[in-house]
Amino acid sequence: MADDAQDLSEVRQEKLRQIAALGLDPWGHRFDGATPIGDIRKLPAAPFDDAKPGPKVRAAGRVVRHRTGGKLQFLELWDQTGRVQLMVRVNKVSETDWKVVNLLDLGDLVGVDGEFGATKTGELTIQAEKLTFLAKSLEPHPKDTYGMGDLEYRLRHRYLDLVYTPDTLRRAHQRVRIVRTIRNHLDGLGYLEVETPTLHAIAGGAAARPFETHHNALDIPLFLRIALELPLKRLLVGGIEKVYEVGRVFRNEGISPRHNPEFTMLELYQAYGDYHTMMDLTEGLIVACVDALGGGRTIPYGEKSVAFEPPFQRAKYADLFREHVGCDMTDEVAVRAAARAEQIAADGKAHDVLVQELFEDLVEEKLAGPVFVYDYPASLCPLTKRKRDNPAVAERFELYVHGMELANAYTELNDPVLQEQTFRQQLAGLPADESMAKMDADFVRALRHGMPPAGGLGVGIDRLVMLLTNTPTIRDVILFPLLRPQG
RNA sequence: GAACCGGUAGCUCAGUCGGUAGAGCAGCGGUCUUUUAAACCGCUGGUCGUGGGUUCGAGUCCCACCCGGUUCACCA
Repeated sequence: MADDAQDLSEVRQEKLRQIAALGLDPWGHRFDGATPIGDIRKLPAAPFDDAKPGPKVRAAGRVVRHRTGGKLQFLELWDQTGRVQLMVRVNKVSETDWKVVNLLDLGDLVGVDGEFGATKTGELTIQAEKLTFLAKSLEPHPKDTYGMGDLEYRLRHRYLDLVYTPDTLRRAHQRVRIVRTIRNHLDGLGYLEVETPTLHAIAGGAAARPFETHHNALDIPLFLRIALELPLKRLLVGGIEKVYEVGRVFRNEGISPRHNPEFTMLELYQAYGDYHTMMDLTEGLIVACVDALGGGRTIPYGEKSVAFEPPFQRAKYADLFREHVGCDMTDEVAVRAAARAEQIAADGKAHDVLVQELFEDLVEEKLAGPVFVYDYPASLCPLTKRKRDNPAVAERFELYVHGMELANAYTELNDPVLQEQTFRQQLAGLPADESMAKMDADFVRALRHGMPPAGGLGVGIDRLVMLLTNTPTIRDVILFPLLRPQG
């Protein structure tokens, strides 16, 4: 296997030597003025006719097919905007260029100057007049249209995947379009984009285990952030009334089709708003993203589809619970019985934890959505303001689509005394590094200086992109998902 | 972290009951000036994930480990 790979790359190494022997640089140089292949293909293409030459074009890209043969050869040239056929005829190019054509391997990068037109069969084609060798590929590429079947192979060779799997490049573009739409939308609403630290002394704002590192000069442990929340709320205290960040967060947890250890979150905060403000904003934001992709508001997702047509459905957590679990979420005896029926271990668990587990097991999967689920059990939400008429309920919503949580928002807790208290309560039950509420005295101090009442929103960008681009695994909306390193 | 499924040529894959390791494409050598996954003739290419074990004989059976996938668990 290693021998064979060596054989194939040795053949390429030998061709490299032959290219060099022709006086050409196998690693190429600056090549200006190429037109994207996608643009070339839009030019009028008449059948080749020496009496009426077509437009002269220059293109650059990767050789992805090569139909060899006698004195006429066809190649296909790929760039990120498309593919075009090259036709090379022995009497239309220099002797050197003809030798080069016969040395080309799949994967080599070349520039071409020639005449654009159509062959007898109507295939859009550049008839080469001059070739410029730009770079050698020393490794064999997968045979175009065959290769790239194996997910691990695609992930470990993403640079090939981008070339040979059109969806991979398409999704990369769609992801950028979504993120750009989010920024434009929020900028248009007067939000200020900021960048806050990735290295935290206390990894707060979410329930997750952090990655740990160490700062040498200060000789202190530091954690990669697991959320953007706490620094952004400090900015609310500082008078930045509308603020957002799109940033990478890191959670030292398992990997799955929906989880990568580093992923991208949008968090935003708006002073003097609340969770209803956030609901309206979320709806507008997501519809803007859907519209930006230009595929209509009903989007396929696997076998299903989702209609992102506002207004989205809104449903109370307690009502959904009653509907799907069959009892009142405040009825401790009934909840315990329901948990037992679902084979959820109830021992030692707080009532609200059982409620949430039942909700996850029995309700979430039924939420085709998009649906805003609102008013959560308060003890699950240590950073959220309670309802003014019912302290057992927190002003929080999550947006669900096909059982997936797309967004999470709440009316921010700005009472420093209550905040300190909920931090301490959460700490009691869970290991410190897993608690949602790690005691962050500096954050409490910030609140003590007065944070305006506010609404806040978090959106998992990767999952949003998955849903909007019909991608079943997070690995394909992240260009380089984490894999165990391989020699 | 657990269970299950998978790993065979550069790529995609077959390999029956344990009996000489296969195909297509790629590659190499030919023929060919309008091909379209070009075609045709010939050839090369393998530590069957790794290491042990059983056996006269292991890609195939057993054990351990490595890598990936899926489902759990945790979460977004």
